[in-house]
Amino acid sequence: MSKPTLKSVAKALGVSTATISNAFNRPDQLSVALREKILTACATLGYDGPNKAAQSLRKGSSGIVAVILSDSLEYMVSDPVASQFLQGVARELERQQKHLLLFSGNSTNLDTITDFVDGFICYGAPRNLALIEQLRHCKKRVLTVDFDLPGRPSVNIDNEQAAYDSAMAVLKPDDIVAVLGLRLIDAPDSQPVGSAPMWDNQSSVSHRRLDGYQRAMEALGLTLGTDYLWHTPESNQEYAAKAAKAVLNQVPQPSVLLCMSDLIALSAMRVALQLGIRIPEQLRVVGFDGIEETLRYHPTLTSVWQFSDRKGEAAARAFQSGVDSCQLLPYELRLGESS
Amino acid sequence: MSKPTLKSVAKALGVSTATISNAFNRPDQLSVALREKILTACATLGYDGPNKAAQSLRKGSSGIVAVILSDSLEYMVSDPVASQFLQGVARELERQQKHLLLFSGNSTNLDTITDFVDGFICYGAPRNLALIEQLRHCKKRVLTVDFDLPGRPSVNIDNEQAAYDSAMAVLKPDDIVAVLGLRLIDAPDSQPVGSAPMWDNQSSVSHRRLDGYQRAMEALGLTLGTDYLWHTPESNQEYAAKAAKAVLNQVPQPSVLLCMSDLIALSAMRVALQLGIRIPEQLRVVGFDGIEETLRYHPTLTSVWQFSDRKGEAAARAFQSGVDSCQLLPYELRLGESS
DNA sequence: CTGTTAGCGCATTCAG
DNA sequence: CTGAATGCGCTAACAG
Repeated sequence: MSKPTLKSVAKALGVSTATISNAFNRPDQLSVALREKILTACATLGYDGPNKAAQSLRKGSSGIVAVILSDSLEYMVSDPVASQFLQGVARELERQQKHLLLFSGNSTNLDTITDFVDGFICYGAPRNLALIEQLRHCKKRVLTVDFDLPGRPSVNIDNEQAAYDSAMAVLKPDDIVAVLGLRLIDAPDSQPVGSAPMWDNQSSVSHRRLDGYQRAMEALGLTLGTDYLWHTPESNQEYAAKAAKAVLNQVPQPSVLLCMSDLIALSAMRVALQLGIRIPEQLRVVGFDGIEETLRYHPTLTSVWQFSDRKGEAAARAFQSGVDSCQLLPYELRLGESS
Repeated sequence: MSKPTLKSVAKALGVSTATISNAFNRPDQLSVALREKILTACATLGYDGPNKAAQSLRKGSSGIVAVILSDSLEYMVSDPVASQFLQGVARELERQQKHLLLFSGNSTNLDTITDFVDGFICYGAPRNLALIEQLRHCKKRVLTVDFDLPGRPSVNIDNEQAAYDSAMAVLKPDDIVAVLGLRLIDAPDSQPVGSAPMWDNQSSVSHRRLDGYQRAMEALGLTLGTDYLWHTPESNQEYAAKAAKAVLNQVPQPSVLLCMSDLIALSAMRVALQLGIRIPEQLRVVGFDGIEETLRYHPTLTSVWQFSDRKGEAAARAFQSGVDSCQLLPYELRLGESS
């Protein structure tokens, strides 16, 4: 026998299809006794409720929320900040009894899934720019995180202000400052930004952070020398180490490293210590993000904590709420031994 | 205007709905010229193909594959082995143009999504046992990884043999052996297994590994003392360190540590070095899994490499292929400085 | 409280 | 190559 359908059980029980439907979806539409009878009968028949696919076609909503990652799943899953975000989203979605569909940011076609999902939570601007265009015109609900799309709700922190705060907390009047940036230009390896054209200046959190660093430096009369601003294509150990090595071997040697992620900062500290540079005496280091690992490492890192798990929860909640506002989440500057 | 449907564009173009459908799904059913004309017309109309939800209802398949994680998403994304597996699955699914729905292993109801997906790839026995029961009777395709379900295809490595091999590679006749196990009993903290009842003896990879260790020890005439077999609830630093500390402070002190994951082994090595125990002179350590981090750490770890990313790819391929066999993937014993 | 009806958007016959 | 018809499984009106 094949799987029972609403119609087949209705016939088997001698009632109308609407009654079965109501038994599952609108308990107030029939007597408790009848409902009870129907439900137990369904259980023995092996019918466990209306077909969700048909339900979705009919109602126009499925209870599935797609999370679009900026990069490949590959990268995202290995990045502690993204993982934390995903955890938050998953936790809140579970609370809402919704499901999570992971969608890679370098996919090409949104419409392979739009019809299945209730909407999109978009974590960081997708690497594939065509996706952004599609998200713009998408009929479904779209919420962005860590970037903005005109007319769409979003969840962010104030990256510029946070970066400014963190820089102000460590900078001194005579500092030689270097910045280890993340995805500032379109280059596949670590390298000084130099005069390369900046990348999607508008939406990137990195550029907002750079703005903040620079505002702080201006406030103190400091300038960022050419070759003291480095680009890193990804937030990982290798790229960061390469950039850190280069920057720390320059003359004059930097006295402060402003890093656009904690992973970069940790890697830079390792390099510095290997080079015999003492932290914080000879070099102060600041990170960004706030990840657990910095608490286990010594010296502990001064950093902006942005609580990505809560950001994930907030995003999922805002998505669900239907509110169309752009909210700014709080962050926290935490001073560590590195400054 | 609302979103165009197959019917509405058919009317607009003055052809039948079947023709539009064929233009998208069965190119051989109409002339190239007409198809071309229809496709471009659709593009300008803003119709980007048949509604996937309706298509799924009609055809009974959606192109979405659910991956059921054994634990919460929370735990899974932070575990390098699980992450690697997920990466492999994602990579292969992307190749197949399929989508990935993440499903937590402690959810209760499979049927909230069965109707949406083409089936399930189940990574490790779900923590919630009710899910297993549902998977058993599920009409859709189910493929298990790292455990088996009667009548279902699976992807595994030979854990028993791999554990045996790794133990044989390091054990010497007069060794004092300790085992740092993973999820051997149902306890929320690290503790000696003692006489606690073993947990789901059948399906767990941990028990297969323990079997392998024990076979190797028997072969060498060694026995595993009470209190030298420890349970860890999760593969993480804290639980592992606690177990390692306890075990290494016992008298006589173990000369070999057989660890059921690389994360546990790394943590144990850190503890040992802190205690002033030299590796491998005073203590040899063996891990299991094969993760990148062990290559950066010194001493490098002797371990069984099981290439979880390839396992993920293999799982996704086997799922797609429709073959119902249970395949055993190769593993590789790699000797490091820890033995 | 219950049954009837009309779609949700589509794919597949089948006759032309 | 085309068009009409049927139903995938369900829900929301509406009438009783």
